[in-house]
Amino acid sequence: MSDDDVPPQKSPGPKMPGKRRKAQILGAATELFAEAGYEGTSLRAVAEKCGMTKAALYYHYDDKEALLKAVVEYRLTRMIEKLTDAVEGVPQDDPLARIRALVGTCARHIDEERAGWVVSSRIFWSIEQASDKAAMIALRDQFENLFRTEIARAIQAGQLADVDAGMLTRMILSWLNYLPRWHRVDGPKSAEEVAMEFLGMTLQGVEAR
Amino acid sequence: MSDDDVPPQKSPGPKMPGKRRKAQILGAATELFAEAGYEGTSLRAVAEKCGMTKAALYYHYDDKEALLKAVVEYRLTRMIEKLTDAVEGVPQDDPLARIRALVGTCARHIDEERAGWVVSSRIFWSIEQASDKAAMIALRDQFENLFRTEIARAIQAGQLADVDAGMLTRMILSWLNYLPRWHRVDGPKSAEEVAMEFLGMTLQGVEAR
DNA sequence: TCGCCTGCCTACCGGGCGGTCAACAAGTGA
DNA sequence: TCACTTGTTGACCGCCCGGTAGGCAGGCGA
Repeated sequence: MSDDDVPPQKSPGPKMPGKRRKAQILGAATELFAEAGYEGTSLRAVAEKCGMTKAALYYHYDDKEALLKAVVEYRLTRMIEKLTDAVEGVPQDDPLARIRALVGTCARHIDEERAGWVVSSRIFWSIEQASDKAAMIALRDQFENLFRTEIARAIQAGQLADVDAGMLTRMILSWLNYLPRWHRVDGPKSAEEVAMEFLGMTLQGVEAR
Repeated sequence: MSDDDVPPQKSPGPKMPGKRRKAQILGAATELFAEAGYEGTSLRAVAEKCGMTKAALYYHYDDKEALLKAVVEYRLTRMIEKLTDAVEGVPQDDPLARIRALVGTCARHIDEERAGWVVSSRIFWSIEQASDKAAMIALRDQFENLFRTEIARAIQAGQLADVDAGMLTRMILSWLNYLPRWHRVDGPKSAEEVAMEFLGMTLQGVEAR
């Protein structure tokens, strides 16, 4: 019999600075949620992807739902930041150019953070009874309003026809949000190129004249 | 809606004709899958909604995945049937009218069988490793091709501008599939009205001229 | 040196999951 | 009457889930 006071672990835990750990967990959860869905992902799988134990997860996040909430809020916040930055560099008196900047930036961001965006955009209608839904809905509305205000401004300035701003916003956001469903990264066109092509068709119309 | 009658029988099962039972299970599963997702729905819940035991489910369907497959295939098949019927009544030399018929019918069907369509359209990218994916993909392609062929024909006939038929198809299907995410049944416009409005904007363009 | 906080581990819990099985009630046909 | 088919039940299985308890290693400040 071997001497054993306690099972002598070698050096199992890398012991990360904490902030990095939290970000690592967030990234792993994002990818797994995007692949298999929220219910289809186990916390054990998240932990394993991070090279740690499930119990350690609970040191950083309260529970599974808090993890989901963190994923969604992080991605939405980053998206809003990027869009705000993109639109700031374009003069206010050219709303059409601002819309182009929004659409292009949004498509690029969706493409770059595909997994995160897939999770975020799926959450709003799949988890109806989320406890802290209000915060997420507020972020989503903020995101949508970035588009809506520019579109409304373009209509008022006479650069767009007199259509329903809400309807046009929803149509544009529809094909933006739907992009990651069918667009392949190794395809002939980048997500941004596709989005700009869609925007061109939407602006000029496809009917022969 | 799905329950026909609850016979006042006591402990033993109602014992339905079989075909009806299968349809009842399909309906219950469709609604639950749409509400909570595939992984988030338990077979016990499906059984309870049908007023039977989980074990009895296995008499009608091999396993949970077979149930999901049945839901998707049933809804997709019905959609294809409806679209085929709708397009048959419109003369071939008016591809624009045929496109209008497709879009309107599709929107109406999505609205009427919202739960089923939500499940179906979510499946293609959430369940990557489905065993019998081929059959479902074939159905989806058949569905998409109904639109693509009419659009291509309209371009060839000179009724639509010389755009990429595949791109335009994807754009139209994007906002059609995205409809149930935000459209509310008690809203001011029906799903079909919204879709026709979107189609109008897409055809004529929204840019001021 | 001592005590404390951070970050992580092992071990465990109750419960719900998908799925199986033997049995049985009721209808049907010979 | 009896055998067979159809649809169903309750009891049960093993697994894995989200979540918890308690302890321990190491860095850090006093």
